Amino acid sequence: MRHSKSSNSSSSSSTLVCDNDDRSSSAAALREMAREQSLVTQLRALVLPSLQLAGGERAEVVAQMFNCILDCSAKAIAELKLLRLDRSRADDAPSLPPVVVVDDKRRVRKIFSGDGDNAKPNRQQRKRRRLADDSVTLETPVPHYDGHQWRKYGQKLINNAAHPRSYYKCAYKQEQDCRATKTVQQYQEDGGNDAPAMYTVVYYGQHTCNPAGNDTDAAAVVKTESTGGLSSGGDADADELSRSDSQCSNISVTCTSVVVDHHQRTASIESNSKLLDMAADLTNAEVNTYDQLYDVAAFSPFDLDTDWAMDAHGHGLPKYGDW
DNA sequence: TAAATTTGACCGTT
DNA sequence: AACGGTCAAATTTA
Repeated sequence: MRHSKSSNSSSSSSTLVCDNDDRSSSAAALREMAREQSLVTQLRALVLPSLQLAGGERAEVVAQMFNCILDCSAKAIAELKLLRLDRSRADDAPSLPPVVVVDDKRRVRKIFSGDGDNAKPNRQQRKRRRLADDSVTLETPVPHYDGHQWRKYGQKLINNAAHPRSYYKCAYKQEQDCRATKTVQQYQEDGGNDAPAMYTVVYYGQHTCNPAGNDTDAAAVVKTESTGGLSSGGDADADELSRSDSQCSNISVTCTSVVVDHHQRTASIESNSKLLDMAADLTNAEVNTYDQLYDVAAFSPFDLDTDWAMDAHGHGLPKYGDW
């Protein structure tokens, strides 16, 4: 705890109060931003399938905007976390547990050097763990609609949890050594329309995959990565947007790191300005169309006739290779 | 039949 | 020893 050097005890006391206020404020900010992420993710799941049905480039523009919104808030969360961490260190006190985005400290493991581990059997090398800070937690009723392709590789029953935790890795892990992973765990029962089943999704690592570089199905993969699973008009502008925005979409909610580097920031800014330009081209008629589509989506969010599969627990899962 | 998922075993950390 | 993350063989699915 940081104390004022003042000899006045009341002054010192007020400094302490001020620090606590700062902490509670940042904690409240983190909570609100996490809530914002959850709401935007839900909104995306509502809107995008309808826009996909309408077809065309607009769906892609909207998808990119959703990605950038989520990207912005995820980065803000990361900055707040760093700020809180810095304060904790400056206070020379044990780190406070994160208020909203909670990293599982069990995940803190050594980083294998590679050569040094050759002496060990392969079986032991597999236990590479992610850095605790390199994660983003999201609470959402739509844990699988995040714009990336994942492959389930495990499921575990977790102590004191009513539902198992599922483990997913990036579908491009083998092809491109993308090490992004995520876990999905239901924490709230489905209570009907007012209280849908809620899931905690924890994303680890950043997507290093470049789907455009995949020889087998490059075009389809570009759509998936850049639109969150939507089909696209496929014209030149959209493709260019996908490429220029690859950084932005790749570091969207699905893979935002606590460490926000300048390169990613710059890429997001550039893609954002381009998106704004494209959005500005929309006519009023098109905007009205959006309103109608949104109205439809708002009343039938999960009955949309899209290519969704259900996993063992009834979660909506995009069919692999089909979006 | 290829690809995706499931599931039990293994293994590192606490 | 318990726990949880990952692997990989077995099974299921399209």
